[in-house]
Amino acid sequence: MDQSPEIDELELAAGLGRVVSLMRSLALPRDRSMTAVSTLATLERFGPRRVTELAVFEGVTQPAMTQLVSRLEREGLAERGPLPADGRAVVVRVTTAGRAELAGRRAAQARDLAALLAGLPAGDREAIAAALPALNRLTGLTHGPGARPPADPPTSRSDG
Amino acid sequence: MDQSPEIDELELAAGLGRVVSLMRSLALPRDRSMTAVSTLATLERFGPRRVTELAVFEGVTQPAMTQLVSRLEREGLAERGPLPADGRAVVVRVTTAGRAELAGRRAAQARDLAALLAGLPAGDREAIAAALPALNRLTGLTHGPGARPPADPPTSRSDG
DNA sequence: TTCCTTATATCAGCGACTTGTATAAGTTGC
DNA sequence: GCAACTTATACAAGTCGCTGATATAAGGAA
Repeated sequence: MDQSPEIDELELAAGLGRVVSLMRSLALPRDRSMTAVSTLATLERFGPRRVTELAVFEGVTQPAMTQLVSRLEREGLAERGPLPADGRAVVVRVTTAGRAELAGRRAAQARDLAALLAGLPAGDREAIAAALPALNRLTGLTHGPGARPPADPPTSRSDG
Repeated sequence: MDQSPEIDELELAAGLGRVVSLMRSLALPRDRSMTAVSTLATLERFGPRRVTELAVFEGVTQPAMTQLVSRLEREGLAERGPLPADGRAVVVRVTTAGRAELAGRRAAQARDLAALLAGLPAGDREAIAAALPALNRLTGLTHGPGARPPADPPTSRSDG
């Protein structure tokens, strides 16, 4: 059956907006800025990136990202490294501590989410679980056509 | 009874975290604070609320919410009104202009989302569409057990 | 080298949040 | 009906993270 005209983007935008509010209320990143958490997650997911790329992707200015990276570095959550191919640039990487921070944060959110999910009918949980891979692909798309890895320096990826 | 192995909350937390990043990058609310947008959406969805309730729900302090409501009121997006049942309290309502602001913001996000969704396989779009009602119920749960409407003043709800 | 572009860092300023406190209204006890 | 306490919102001072403008350093072209 050809159900709906596929999808109502307006409703999706509203729904995802509420998801944002929900995630904000869980594991409140009041101790750490939203952009900081998001940037760490981006680095974890997509690997080392340059400052400017991070700034564009996170929707902040380059000075803001420089400042943020300095903060993250000071706290040991990320680190700067040189980019052999370009002496002007630096690559930012998430550290082990940074990954641990992300993991801990997600664990806290997961606990709260589990409690909420328990209040949903099984069918809803299944629908959410079924949509998760699709959502991951959706969120991955923003990197696809507009940004490619900056020639990751530590990995021995002999690609050309 | 073992909980449902149905869903991996950790993975869900990570996935929803990426959704947050995505929505942040779309329709960047750089002109208006995240909390402002979220608060307007909350008012639109759940109706008039008191300042303190809004503060708790949005995860900010009460003074911050007072400040925010003043800002919203100054820009005509929300308005304060008295609460007949309690002279100390005020109820905050979203105005027509506030709803328009939300609608416009969602329309912009919807446009971007549509472009992204076009890059997904049809099955992914269907999965997301199918999960949307479940996500809406999930995000609605946070209001359920902890907060009830503060006796909405303008509506003629002959409550019982 | 000289000029231009690119990438990051620094500086000044502002906006949105925090804690602490003040004012006003409701509630209880006598 | 007044005193004391609680509750709800508003105000004040301070901090943090952002923006815009600008400086410094490195790569590329002539």
